[in-house]
Amino acid sequence: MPSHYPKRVLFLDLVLSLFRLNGLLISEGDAMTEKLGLTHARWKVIGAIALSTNGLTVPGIARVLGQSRQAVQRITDVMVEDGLLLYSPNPRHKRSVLVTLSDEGVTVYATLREIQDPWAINATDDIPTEELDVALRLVRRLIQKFDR
Amino acid sequence: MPSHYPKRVLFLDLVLSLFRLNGLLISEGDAMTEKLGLTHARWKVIGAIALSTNGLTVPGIARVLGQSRQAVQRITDVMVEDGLLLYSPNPRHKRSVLVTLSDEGVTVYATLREIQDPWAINATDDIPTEELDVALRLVRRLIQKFDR
DNA sequence: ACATTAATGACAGCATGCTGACGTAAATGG
DNA sequence: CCATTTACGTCAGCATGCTGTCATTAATGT
Repeated sequence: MPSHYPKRVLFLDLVLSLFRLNGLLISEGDAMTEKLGLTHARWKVIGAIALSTNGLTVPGIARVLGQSRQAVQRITDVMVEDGLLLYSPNPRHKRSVLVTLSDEGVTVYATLREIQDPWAINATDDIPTEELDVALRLVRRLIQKFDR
Repeated sequence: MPSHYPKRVLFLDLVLSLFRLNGLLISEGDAMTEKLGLTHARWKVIGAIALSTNGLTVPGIARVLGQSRQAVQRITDVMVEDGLLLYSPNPRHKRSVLVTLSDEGVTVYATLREIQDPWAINATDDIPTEELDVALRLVRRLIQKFDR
């Protein structure tokens, strides 16, 4: 029946559902990383760094995650204290250091992957690849539209 | 190229994109409601109440929004003080009152709709209804999977 | 090279969210 | 009908996010 609605209503319905799903995904992630002592703020940062190729600065992480650099700075400061991250010199910028995973951070990320991968496989059990593909492309289009 | 990835990677990519989109949608909503003096915590509550048919209690709003009842209680308390909401007796529960829109709340919601509807139409300009439909059904399936 | 603009780090203040705990009212099961 | 369990309001403490501000460094344009 959703397809009988006007597109506008369909979209607003989608937006509300996305809010709900966002919260549930964060809960899922928190549950997965509970034993690792991570919170969603932290595994998002670790994930962003792990996926980067040339290293990331604090403002760089903020841009990837769509958050303020201040919020990220606070998290990374604590994570460095906790031994998950390291600040290392940035050859391309004197003041803005690169944030990298410490040995412990690498270990934690590896453990996270061991939990996350089966979770992802299980979650998409009964969902065709084509649907995921359509959804991802749609989401990316919306991101592009709303990002500045 | 996303379709060449394994489903698992496709899904994780989708999840990360959803986090990003979630933040952007909240920014969009905040920008739309800025003149109305609303924040995302507030327009979510107003939207939930406006969409309900039989009235909602504080824990009821929390369940709809997927948040803790304490967080919702704090917001509704302030919104009642600010004249946006009213607490009215609940015929089905002596202690747990119903949260309703005040006259001002109704006006604010109407104004919000006047801004929101054109926004939704514009946002989906170049997106086929079928894709929205696929995405909505997918999101709902994921919600069902992760909710409890 | 210099002046201007942008980016960054640091700090403050505030809004929102969570969990935990407690007492009380409501719902449930025997 | 009573005992037990669940739901709710409330308060406290804490984590996370935002904006604003300011000084300093980096990047840019002329």
